[in-house]
Amino acid sequence: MNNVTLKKLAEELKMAPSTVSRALRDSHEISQETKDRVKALAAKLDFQPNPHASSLRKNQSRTIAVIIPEIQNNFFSQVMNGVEEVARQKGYHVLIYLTHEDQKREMDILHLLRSGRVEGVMISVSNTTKSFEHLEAYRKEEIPLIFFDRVCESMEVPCITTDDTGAAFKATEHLLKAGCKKIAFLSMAGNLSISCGRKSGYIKALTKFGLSGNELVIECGPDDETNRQKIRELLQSEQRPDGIFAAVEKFAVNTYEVCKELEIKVPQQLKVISFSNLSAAALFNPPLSTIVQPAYDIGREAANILFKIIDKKKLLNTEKKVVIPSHLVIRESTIGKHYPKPSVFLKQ
Amino acid sequence: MNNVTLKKLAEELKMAPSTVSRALRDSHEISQETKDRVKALAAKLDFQPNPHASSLRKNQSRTIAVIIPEIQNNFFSQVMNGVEEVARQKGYHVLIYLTHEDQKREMDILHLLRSGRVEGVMISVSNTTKSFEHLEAYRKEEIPLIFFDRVCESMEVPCITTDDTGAAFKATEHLLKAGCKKIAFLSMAGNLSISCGRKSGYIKALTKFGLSGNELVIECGPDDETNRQKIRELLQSEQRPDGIFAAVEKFAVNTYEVCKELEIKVPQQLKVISFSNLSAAALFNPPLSTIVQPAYDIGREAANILFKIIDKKKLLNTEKKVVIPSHLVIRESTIGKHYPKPSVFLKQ
DNA sequence: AATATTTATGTAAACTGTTCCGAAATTCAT
DNA sequence: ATGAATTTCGGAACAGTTTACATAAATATT
Repeated sequence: MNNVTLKKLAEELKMAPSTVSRALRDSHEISQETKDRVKALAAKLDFQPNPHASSLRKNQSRTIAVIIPEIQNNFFSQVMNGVEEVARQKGYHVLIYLTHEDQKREMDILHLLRSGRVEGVMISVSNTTKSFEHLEAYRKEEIPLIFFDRVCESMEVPCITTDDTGAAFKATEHLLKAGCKKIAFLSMAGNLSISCGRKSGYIKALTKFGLSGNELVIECGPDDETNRQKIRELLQSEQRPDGIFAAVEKFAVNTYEVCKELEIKVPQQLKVISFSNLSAAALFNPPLSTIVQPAYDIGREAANILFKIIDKKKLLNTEKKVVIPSHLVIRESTIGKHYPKPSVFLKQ
Repeated sequence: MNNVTLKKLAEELKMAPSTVSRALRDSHEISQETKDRVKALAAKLDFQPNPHASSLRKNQSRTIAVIIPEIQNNFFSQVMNGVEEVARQKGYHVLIYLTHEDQKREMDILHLLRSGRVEGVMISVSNTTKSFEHLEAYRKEEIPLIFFDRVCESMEVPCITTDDTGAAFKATEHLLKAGCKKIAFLSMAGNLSISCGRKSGYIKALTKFGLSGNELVIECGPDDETNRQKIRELLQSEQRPDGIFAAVEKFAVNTYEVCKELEIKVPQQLKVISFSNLSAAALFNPPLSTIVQPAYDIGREAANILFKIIDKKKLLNTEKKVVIPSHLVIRESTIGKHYPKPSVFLKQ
């Protein structure tokens, strides 16, 4: 630990600590000569102000927290990338916390953060989160809070999301136009807005194509084998679908695994599309059509808005609920009669 | 911000702050009755001790930092997962910093951390890092430091790695046994131990099979298009290889992209193997043979050792240089005459 | 020249929890 | 009962930085 403190600097320079403090921060009320002397010695001794003392005094930690369900997920790691970038430019530090989709952990983490350790929190709530008291309680602490992707709409808190409903609608519509008659939706458990949004986009599209009542929703979860079992049953049942729309990447992977196992041909016998930020989706067999979320931008935008709140700037109305569009990347897994073969090399 | 402080508690209870402090930490020199009264009120008012005051006085922040080149990478995100898990159990917080493979950023970050903000640092050094003065300087601060995966061997610092040389040897040997005569190695730039280790494993295997002098090393980097261009040239050249060994996942993806573009058949015309922690590698076309690194375990182990140092426990000699083996997962991308067809469903 | 203003620096308090030292109060041993 | 030891708690210093206020000197104003 660097143990040269401001006081020692002051002693060495025969000045008051306040003078040193001000000189280092280029206060106008310090003469250039003094500033130069102070800075020279500070540089020489590699003085680093103690962040805890500073945080205590100023009541600001220059730190934010990001709470996400998991990090082994391209979406969330891209978000982290965006957040870190913005925070770094701002001179802020980023604490990372993982809930592993567990409400209890989420509550514990939020509780930990109710003490001035961070100046703001960005959270994508766990899908097992049923009640929002812990979030409400946190908001009452008046520490800036932002939701991204997995939001809690009932709360008066800025949200950065993508257009889940619209994107799901487009994905389903795409499957229908490709010739699917019976589409299963692999849904994420929980009652999050994101789950509901995607499901409702799916249902809307079915309705538009006169297939209302034909919904086929399978709830999948964190365990791969359980998911595979459910998908296996689905694909071996009487009501075997000819299209699958996976709400998250993981379920599409499970679907591919089962298809391989059961030797079901994609897209001939089954078309598959999924929300996914996996860049390698283009290399799958067959290349997987995806709805790509603007994860990096969501991270950046969320961080920018969080810092605006931290800096007590007034938010524009458009910044309270930000929706950044996702886009469809069509690849072979959904190629059908109405679509031509895509060019051989489709980026992303 | 929760503004109930220890002093206010003390005032309310008509006690001295010191008594309250001790009662909350279950000091033996406080009567049970007093402890109960203090804790009851603390719970009622949801008192959270100010972490900065505590850190300042005790000179410990209960925070560690993880510095990695990037987070959009399965290896590093799995490492983070392991680290977070251990830290959480220890009651520590985790700061994350990304260098984006840039030595300057790495230096800046390390400089930031020379001030007691964290109690320890775990780093996987950037591949553009040529000099290690910033790391040496940091070590001199006597803040616990740990290297993982991308280490700097010349320094007297604990390292947690995988057996890069051995794993690369096995991968190359596997290609050779599968019938490859000319194997190209897509190397990561820089002079890191990890690059050298993998390259030397590759060369060792060639030598063992009487192919010394036939090395074909292509340096790849962060830019996809540049990499594809290099691979394209390689695969269209006179000395076109029949096997490619990618030092990192990204380069294997680039290779697949070029193969698709040039309509080169894997594994018939070209066998491909890569270091990779991508679980979806099994779904590639064709399924990609990989060397899977024990990323989660590396993260856990590195964190455990870091905490041992923080707690000033003596390290065993075996804990100073920990090597956790990687394992080969053979899939269709390297199937050749000496290998049978793998079972249809290979996990991972 | 006398007062007002500006400039440059020092003094001391504040931020909040921890801890050293000492003082009652209680218990124990003799 | 007396002294010693133990238990329980308070007082005050302390960690390092920032800042409101004060002070002194220098400059400006009338």
